[in-house]
Amino acid sequence: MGLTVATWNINSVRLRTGLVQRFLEETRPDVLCLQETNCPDDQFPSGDFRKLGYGHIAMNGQKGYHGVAILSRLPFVSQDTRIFADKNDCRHISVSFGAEARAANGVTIHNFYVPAGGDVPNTDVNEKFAHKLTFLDEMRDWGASAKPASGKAILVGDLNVAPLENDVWSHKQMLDVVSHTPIECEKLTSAIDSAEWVDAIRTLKPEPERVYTWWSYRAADWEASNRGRRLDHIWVSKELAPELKAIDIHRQARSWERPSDHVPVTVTLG
DNA sequence: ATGGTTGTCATACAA
Repeated sequence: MGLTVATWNINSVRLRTGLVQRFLEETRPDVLCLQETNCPDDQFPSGDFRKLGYGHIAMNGQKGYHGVAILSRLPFVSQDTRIFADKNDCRHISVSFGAEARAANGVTIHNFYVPAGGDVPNTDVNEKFAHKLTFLDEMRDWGASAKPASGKAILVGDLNVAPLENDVWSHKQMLDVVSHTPIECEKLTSAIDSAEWVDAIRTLKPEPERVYTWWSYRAADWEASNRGRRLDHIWVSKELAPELKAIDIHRQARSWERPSDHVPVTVTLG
């Protein structure tokens, strides 16, 4: 079938338009899903991506923060956005492909940006953590309806949870840190299981291999300390799981000039 | 135990 889909939290698409262009030119994925575009739709730098062959663009952005977008070389026949946890802060967009998209025919791609959840993992004192947990519960309840008639669905994005022990640099030291608390890990796992998603990254890079997609800006030397987390995910429906061929974590992008704190991840199907 | 960085927007808030 031959389909490549990438996901990348870009942390401002306007500030890092050049980095997105570099990634598109070097990797040429069929589809790139962006999160944290931090950009209203009418200011999205569409032209810079169109001229590289990504002429099909769906976006759901807002002023200042959050926001998601999908850049595609293949035409899609429909697009949609959905509100989770009663807050319309631009955290989801999806596109569906038809016969004209050939390899992607019948595929629906969902692009998510799950709330980070604030600093304190306690719903009594931190409304953002409560919001994150509600968001994850709603993802779980919605998941079964995410697939088109073909059964071919892909869910990607910055899910802001590193659910497995080897998704973080120190499981023990991270148990009380938002993104790796037991309740978040359970809720993410439950969202996977309830809709029978397949965790594509861990299918091809099983534990105990350590896999990270994010490194904090706060480290003096992110590469030397290597205190990363696997916050970005690619899930595929069980109908697509037999097509899984490769996962690429584009770790080198963390060393590019003025980088995002997340790196792109690409899945190859077919 | 603490503070460490970045982006947006306007000097605080989200990550």
